[in-house]
Amino acid sequence: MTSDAGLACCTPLATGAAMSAAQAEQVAPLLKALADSVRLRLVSLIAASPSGEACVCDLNDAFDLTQATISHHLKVLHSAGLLDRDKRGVWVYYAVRPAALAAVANLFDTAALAPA
Amino acid sequence: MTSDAGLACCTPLATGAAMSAAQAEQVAPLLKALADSVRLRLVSLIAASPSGEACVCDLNDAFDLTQATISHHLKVLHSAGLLDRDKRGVWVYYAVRPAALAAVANLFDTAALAPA
DNA sequence: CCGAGACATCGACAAACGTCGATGCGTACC
DNA sequence: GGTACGCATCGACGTTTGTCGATGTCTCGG
Repeated sequence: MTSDAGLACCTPLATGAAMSAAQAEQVAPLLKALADSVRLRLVSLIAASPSGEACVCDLNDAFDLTQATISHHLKVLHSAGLLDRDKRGVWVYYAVRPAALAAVANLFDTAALAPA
Repeated sequence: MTSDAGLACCTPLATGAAMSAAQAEQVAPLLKALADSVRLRLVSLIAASPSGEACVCDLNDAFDLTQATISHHLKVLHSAGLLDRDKRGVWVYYAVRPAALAAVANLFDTAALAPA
Protein backbone atom coordinates (compact mmCIF):
# COMPACT_ATOMS: atom_id res chain seq x y z
CA MET A 1 0.00 0.00 0.00
CA THR A 2 2.97 2.18 -0.48
CA SER A 3 2.55 3.57 -3.94
CA ASP A 4 -0.61 5.38 -4.89
CA ALA A 5 -1.97 4.89 -8.36
CA GLY A 6 -4.85 7.30 -8.61
CA LEU A 7 -3.45 10.32 -6.88
CA ALA A 8 -3.94 12.40 -9.95
CA CYS A 9 -6.71 14.82 -10.77
CA CYS A 10 -8.43 16.77 -8.10
CA THR A 11 -10.65 19.77 -8.10
CA PRO A 12 -8.53 22.86 -7.68
CA LEU A 13 -9.37 24.86 -4.58
CA ALA A 14 -11.47 27.52 -6.22
CA THR A 15 -12.82 26.05 -9.38
CA GLY A 16 -16.33 27.26 -8.81
CA ALA A 17 -17.48 24.19 -6.94
CA ALA A 18 -16.10 23.09 -3.61
CA MET A 19 -14.17 19.86 -3.41
CA SER A 20 -15.86 16.78 -2.08
CA ALA A 21 -15.08 15.21 1.25
CA ALA A 22 -13.63 12.21 -0.54
CA GLN A 23 -11.30 14.36 -2.60
CA ALA A 24 -10.18 16.25 0.47
CA GLU A 25 -9.33 13.01 2.22
CA GLN A 26 -7.41 11.92 -0.83
CA VAL A 27 -5.23 15.01 -1.11
CA ALA A 28 -4.77 15.75 2.57
CA PRO A 29 -2.23 12.94 3.09
CA LEU A 30 -0.07 14.41 0.36
CA LEU A 31 -0.07 17.78 2.04
CA LYS A 32 0.43 16.15 5.40
CA ALA A 33 3.55 14.47 4.10
CA LEU A 34 4.87 17.80 2.85
CA ALA A 35 3.82 19.81 5.89
CA ASP A 36 7.12 19.47 7.69
CA SER A 37 10.15 21.65 7.29
CA VAL A 38 12.52 18.70 7.21
CA ARG A 39 10.52 16.79 4.62
CA LEU A 40 10.09 19.94 2.60
CA ARG A 41 13.83 20.40 2.50
CA LEU A 42 14.32 16.74 1.65
CA VAL A 43 12.05 17.02 -1.36
CA SER A 44 13.69 20.27 -2.31
CA LEU A 45 17.16 18.79 -2.06
CA ILE A 46 16.21 15.81 -4.18
CA ALA A 47 14.34 17.90 -6.72
CA ALA A 48 17.18 20.38 -7.00
CA SER A 49 19.73 17.65 -7.52
CA PRO A 50 21.19 17.64 -11.04
CA SER A 51 20.42 13.99 -11.56
CA GLY A 52 16.96 14.36 -10.08
CA GLU A 53 17.78 11.90 -7.37
CA ALA A 54 19.81 11.84 -4.19
CA CYS A 55 21.53 9.25 -2.05
CA VAL A 56 20.44 8.89 1.53
CA CYS A 57 24.00 9.33 2.70
CA ASP A 58 24.12 12.80 1.15
CA LEU A 59 20.72 13.77 2.50
CA ASN A 60 21.80 12.63 5.91
CA ASP A 61 24.70 15.06 5.95
CA ALA A 62 22.43 18.02 5.20
CA PHE A 63 20.65 17.81 8.53
CA ASP A 64 21.53 17.79 12.20
CA LEU A 65 19.29 14.79 12.69
CA THR A 66 19.81 11.13 13.32
CA GLN A 67 20.01 8.77 10.40
CA ALA A 68 16.97 7.03 11.82
CA THR A 69 14.99 10.25 11.69
CA ILE A 70 15.93 11.02 8.10
CA SER A 71 15.08 7.48 7.14
CA HIS A 72 11.73 7.90 8.80
CA HIS A 73 10.97 11.11 6.93
CA LEU A 74 11.96 9.52 3.65
CA LYS A 75 9.64 6.65 4.42
CA VAL A 76 6.78 9.05 5.03
CA LEU A 77 7.40 10.80 1.72
CA HIS A 78 7.74 7.48 -0.07
CA SER A 79 4.59 6.07 1.50
CA ALA A 80 2.71 9.16 0.39
CA GLY A 81 3.78 8.46 -3.17
CA LEU A 82 5.90 11.58 -3.41
CA LEU A 83 9.26 9.85 -3.67
CA ASP A 84 10.56 6.91 -5.64
CA ARG A 85 13.00 4.55 -4.00
CA ASP A 86 15.81 2.80 -5.81
CA LYS A 87 18.41 0.66 -4.10
CA ARG A 88 21.69 0.41 -5.97
CA GLY A 89 24.22 -1.74 -4.23
CA VAL A 90 24.76 -0.44 -0.76
CA TRP A 91 23.20 2.92 -1.44
CA VAL A 92 19.58 3.95 -1.74
CA TYR A 93 18.53 6.73 -4.07
CA TYR A 94 15.32 8.69 -3.78
CA ALA A 95 13.77 10.62 -6.64
CA VAL A 96 10.75 12.89 -6.72
CA ARG A 97 7.65 11.59 -8.42
CA PRO A 98 6.59 14.44 -10.70
CA ALA A 99 2.99 13.27 -10.97
CA ALA A 100 2.51 13.52 -7.24
CA LEU A 101 3.86 17.03 -7.05
CA ALA A 102 1.76 17.95 -10.05
CA ALA A 103 -1.33 16.75 -8.25
CA VAL A 104 -0.61 19.08 -5.39
CA ALA A 105 0.28 21.92 -7.72
CA ASN A 106 -3.00 21.43 -9.51
CA LEU A 107 -4.77 22.03 -6.23
CA PHE A 108 -3.47 25.55 -5.79
CA ASP A 109 -3.07 26.38 -9.43
CA THR A 110 -6.50 27.71 -10.12
CA ALA A 111 -6.88 29.00 -6.62
CA ALA A 112 -4.12 31.53 -7.04
CA LEU A 113 -6.01 33.54 -9.60
CA ALA A 114 -8.69 34.60 -7.15
CA PRO A 115 -10.04 38.16 -7.12
CA ALA A 116 -7.30 40.74 -6.83
CA MET B 1 0.67 37.20 15.93
CA THR B 2 -2.23 36.12 13.89
CA SER B 3 -1.62 37.66 10.49
CA ASP B 4 1.58 37.03 8.65
CA ALA B 5 3.10 39.86 6.69
CA GLY B 6 6.07 38.32 4.91
CA LEU B 7 4.63 35.05 3.81
CA ALA B 8 5.26 35.89 0.20
CA CYS B 9 8.00 34.73 -2.09
CA CYS B 10 9.69 31.41 -1.59
CA THR B 11 11.94 29.33 -3.71
CA PRO B 12 9.87 26.88 -5.69
CA LEU B 13 10.65 23.27 -4.94
CA ALA B 14 12.82 22.58 -7.94
CA THR B 15 14.23 25.86 -9.07
CA GLY B 16 17.74 24.56 -9.42
CA ALA B 17 18.82 25.34 -5.89
CA ALA B 18 17.36 23.71 -2.82
CA MET B 19 15.40 25.84 -0.41
CA SER B 20 17.03 27.00 2.77
CA ALA B 21 16.13 25.71 6.19
CA ALA B 22 14.69 29.09 7.07
CA GLN B 23 12.43 29.09 4.05
CA ALA B 24 11.25 25.60 4.79
CA GLU B 25 10.32 26.60 8.31
CA GLN B 26 8.46 29.56 6.93
CA VAL B 27 6.34 27.66 4.46
CA ALA B 28 5.78 24.50 6.46
CA PRO B 29 3.19 26.11 8.79
CA LEU B 30 1.11 27.08 5.78
CA LEU B 31 1.12 23.52 4.51
CA LYS B 32 0.50 22.24 8.00
CA ALA B 33 -2.60 24.38 8.23
CA LEU B 34 -3.85 22.99 4.93
CA ALA B 35 -2.87 19.40 5.61
CA ASP B 36 -6.20 18.36 7.04
CA SER B 37 -9.19 17.17 5.09
CA VAL B 38 -11.60 19.29 7.09
CA ARG B 39 -9.57 22.47 6.73
CA LEU B 40 -9.03 21.73 3.06
CA ARG B 41 -12.76 21.51 2.57
CA LEU B 42 -13.28 24.67 4.59
CA VAL B 43 -10.92 26.63 2.38
CA SER B 44 -12.49 25.07 -0.67
CA LEU B 45 -15.99 25.94 0.46
CA ILE B 46 -15.04 29.52 1.18
CA ALA B 47 -13.07 29.91 -2.04
CA ALA B 48 -15.87 28.40 -4.09
CA SER B 49 -18.45 30.68 -2.56
CA PRO B 50 -19.83 33.23 -5.04
CA SER B 51 -19.09 36.14 -2.75
CA GLY B 52 -15.66 34.80 -1.91
CA GLU B 53 -16.57 34.55 1.72
CA ALA B 54 -18.69 32.29 3.90
CA CYS B 55 -20.52 32.55 7.19
CA VAL B 56 -19.50 30.19 9.95
CA CYS B 57 -23.09 29.08 10.34
CA ASP B 58 -23.11 27.80 6.76
CA LEU B 59 -19.74 26.13 7.10
CA ASN B 60 -20.91 24.46 10.24
CA ASP B 61 -23.76 22.76 8.42
CA ALA B 62 -21.42 21.25 5.85
CA PHE B 63 -19.74 18.97 8.37
CA ASP B 64 -20.70 16.35 10.89
CA LEU B 65 -18.55 18.05 13.47
CA THR B 66 -19.16 20.13 16.53
CA GLN B 67 -19.35 23.89 16.19
CA ALA B 68 -16.38 24.07 18.53
CA THR B 69 -14.32 21.92 16.19
CA ILE B 70 -15.14 23.98 13.12
CA SER B 71 -14.34 27.13 15.05
CA HIS B 72 -11.01 25.61 16.00
CA HIS B 73 -10.15 24.74 12.41
CA LEU B 74 -11.08 28.22 11.25
CA LYS B 75 -8.86 29.64 13.93
CA VAL B 76 -5.95 27.53 12.71
CA LEU B 77 -6.46 28.70 9.13
CA HIS B 78 -6.82 32.28 10.27
CA SER B 79 -3.73 32.11 12.47
CA ALA B 80 -1.76 30.75 9.53
CA GLY B 81 -2.75 33.81 7.53
CA LEU B 82 -4.81 31.83 5.07
CA LEU B 83 -8.19 33.22 6.02
CA ASP B 84 -9.51 36.70 6.74
CA ARG B 85 -12.03 37.17 9.51
CA ASP B 86 -14.84 39.70 9.43
CA LYS B 87 -17.53 39.93 12.08
CA ARG B 88 -20.77 41.47 10.87
CA GLY B 89 -23.39 41.67 13.55
CA VAL B 90 -23.98 38.25 14.98
CA TRP B 91 -22.34 36.44 12.13
CA VAL B 92 -18.69 35.97 11.29
CA TYR B 93 -17.51 35.72 7.70
CA TYR B 94 -14.28 34.14 6.59
CA ALA B 95 -12.60 34.88 3.28
CA VAL B 96 -9.54 33.33 1.68
CA ARG B 97 -6.43 35.46 1.53
CA PRO B 98 -5.26 35.09 -2.07
CA ALA B 99 -1.68 36.08 -1.33
CA ALA B 100 -1.29 33.21 1.11
CA LEU B 101 -2.61 30.65 -1.35
CA ALA B 102 -0.42 32.15 -4.03
CA ALA B 103 2.61 31.65 -1.82
CA VAL B 104 1.83 27.98 -1.55
CA ALA B 105 1.03 27.70 -5.24
CA ASN B 106 4.36 29.28 -6.04
CA LEU B 107 6.07 26.48 -4.18
CA PHE B 108 4.76 23.76 -6.44
CA ASP B 109 4.44 25.79 -9.58
CA THR B 110 7.92 25.36 -10.93
CA ALA B 111 8.25 21.94 -9.42
CA ALA B 112 5.59 20.47 -11.64
CA LEU B 113 7.65 20.94 -14.77
CA ALA B 114 10.31 18.51 -13.66
CA PRO B 115 11.98 16.16 -16.15
CA ALA B 116 9.50 14.00 -17.99
C1' DC C 1 33.50 -16.40 6.62
C1' DC C 2 33.90 -12.13 8.81
C1' DG C 3 33.89 -7.42 9.55
C1' DA C 4 32.38 -2.83 8.15
C1' DG C 5 29.35 0.25 6.28
C1' DA C 6 24.52 1.94 4.53
C1' DC C 7 19.63 1.93 5.57
C1' DA C 8 15.55 0.21 7.66
C1' DT C 9 12.99 -1.11 11.60
C1' DC C 10 11.73 -1.28 16.52
C1' DG C 11 10.42 0.57 21.02
C1' DA C 12 10.00 4.50 23.75
C1' DC C 13 8.82 9.08 24.93
C1' DA C 14 7.38 13.95 24.91
C1' DA C 15 4.93 17.17 22.21
C1' DA C 16 1.39 18.42 19.15
C1' DC C 17 -3.14 17.49 17.13
C1' DG C 18 -8.30 16.64 16.40
C1' DT C 19 -12.34 16.26 18.72
C1' DC C 20 -15.74 16.94 22.16
C1' DG C 21 -18.88 18.96 26.02
C1' DA C 22 -19.31 22.90 28.75
C1' DT C 23 -18.97 27.58 29.34
C1' DG C 24 -18.17 32.48 28.23
C1' DC C 25 -18.97 36.66 25.41
C1' DG C 26 -21.53 39.73 22.11
C1' DT C 27 -25.38 40.91 19.59
C1' DA C 28 -30.08 41.20 18.37
C1' DC C 29 -34.91 40.92 19.29
C1' DC C 30 -38.93 40.93 22.40
C1' DG D 1 -33.79 43.60 31.36
C1' DG D 2 -34.25 39.08 29.78
C1' DT D 3 -33.75 35.70 26.49
C1' DA D 4 -32.23 33.37 22.46
C1' DC D 5 -28.65 32.77 19.21
C1' DG D 6 -23.83 32.77 16.86
C1' DC D 7 -19.33 32.09 17.71
C1' DA D 8 -15.01 31.74 20.58
C1' DT D 9 -12.61 29.78 24.39
C1' DC D 10 -11.50 26.36 27.94
C1' DG D 11 -10.33 21.83 29.80
C1' DA D 12 -9.97 17.14 28.87
C1' DC D 13 -9.35 13.00 26.21
C1' DG D 14 -7.28 9.66 23.00
C1' DT D 15 -4.42 9.59 18.87
C1' DT D 16 -0.83 10.87 15.95
C1' DT D 17 3.76 12.82 15.17
C1' DG D 18 8.88 13.85 15.44
C1' DT D 19 12.83 12.36 17.49
C1' DC D 20 16.06 9.31 19.48
C1' DG D 21 19.09 5.05 20.75
C1' DA D 22 19.46 0.34 19.82
C1' DT D 23 19.14 -3.33 16.84
C1' DG D 24 18.31 -5.80 12.50
C1' DT D 25 19.23 -6.63 7.44
C1' DC D 26 21.71 -6.48 3.36
C1' DT D 27 25.87 -5.72 0.57
C1' DC D 28 30.52 -5.44 -0.36
C1' DG D 29 35.61 -6.16 0.36
C1' DG D 30 39.15 -8.84 2.45
